[in-house]
Amino acid sequence: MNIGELAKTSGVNAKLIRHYEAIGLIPKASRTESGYRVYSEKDIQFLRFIRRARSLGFSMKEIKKLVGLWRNKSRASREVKALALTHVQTLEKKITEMQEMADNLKILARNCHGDGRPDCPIIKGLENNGE
Amino acid sequence: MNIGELAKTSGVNAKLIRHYEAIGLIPKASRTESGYRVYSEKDIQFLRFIRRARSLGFSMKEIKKLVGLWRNKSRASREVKALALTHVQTLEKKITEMQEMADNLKILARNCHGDGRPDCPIIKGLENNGE
DNA sequence: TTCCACCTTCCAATCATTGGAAGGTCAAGC
DNA sequence: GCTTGACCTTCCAATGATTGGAAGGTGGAA
Repeated sequence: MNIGELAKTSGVNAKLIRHYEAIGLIPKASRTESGYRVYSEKDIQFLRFIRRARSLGFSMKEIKKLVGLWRNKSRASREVKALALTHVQTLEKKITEMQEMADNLKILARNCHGDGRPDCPIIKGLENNGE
Repeated sequence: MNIGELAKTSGVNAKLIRHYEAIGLIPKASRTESGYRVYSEKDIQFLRFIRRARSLGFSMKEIKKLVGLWRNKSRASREVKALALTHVQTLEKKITEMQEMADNLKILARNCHGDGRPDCPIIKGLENNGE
């Protein structure tokens, strides 16, 4: 199978598959005589694994670890769980931060007339807020 | 005032102030004979405005618009509010996405023993999940 | 004059991806 | 056999916001 078909079946586009190869996340594909990359069913599985990890927000660095654990049949589930829960914490921290941003902004926006007048609590809020 | 003092008083580090100048977010500072950038009180205000906008999660592009509106004394508050509420939506969309990631991951993690055994629902969840 | 903290520019790295250019390959239709 | 078009290749660059470092000039105080 060529890279195009792998892209279609795995849901990871061809450009990105090449990139993953370049950064060493996936092994170098074997090639046809003319230089085309050749893939097998296993690669579909592999890229889907990566795609799903991405969709859970894991970084490439974390995904490399996950892939290592995935392939290591004698892994300790403890390690996987720790990685996952650390990531959950990271996510929740970001969520909290963004929620605070949204809340603060909504408070400012609520008091803004939102009409043709220049007077605007949002601008005022950005002008002076401590320090 | 030199860039270092501006950095301290505004809360935006010197490196970043130069960068903001380079991308045209702030005007080019005047210079001493020896080439040092010179700033005034107004610049403190300006950079604080930018810092606060950043802390609300606005992108540089949006901040450019906000700065334009800030300086335009005949702005319509409608425009500011629209910009703010669009940004709130962007934030809330991201929050929702990340919340889903965290929730999904927590579900997987909850069923994981997290001990020395290799068996792991998190890995399984990444292995097969539709498609 | 020496020392250190400060300033300057320029170039590169981060992170994960996407884009384009320039060119080679493959299979189908004529 | 030739052309067409879809596919493949590599390489380099941009995204967005910042941070890092190198290499060198400046300012003021001891």
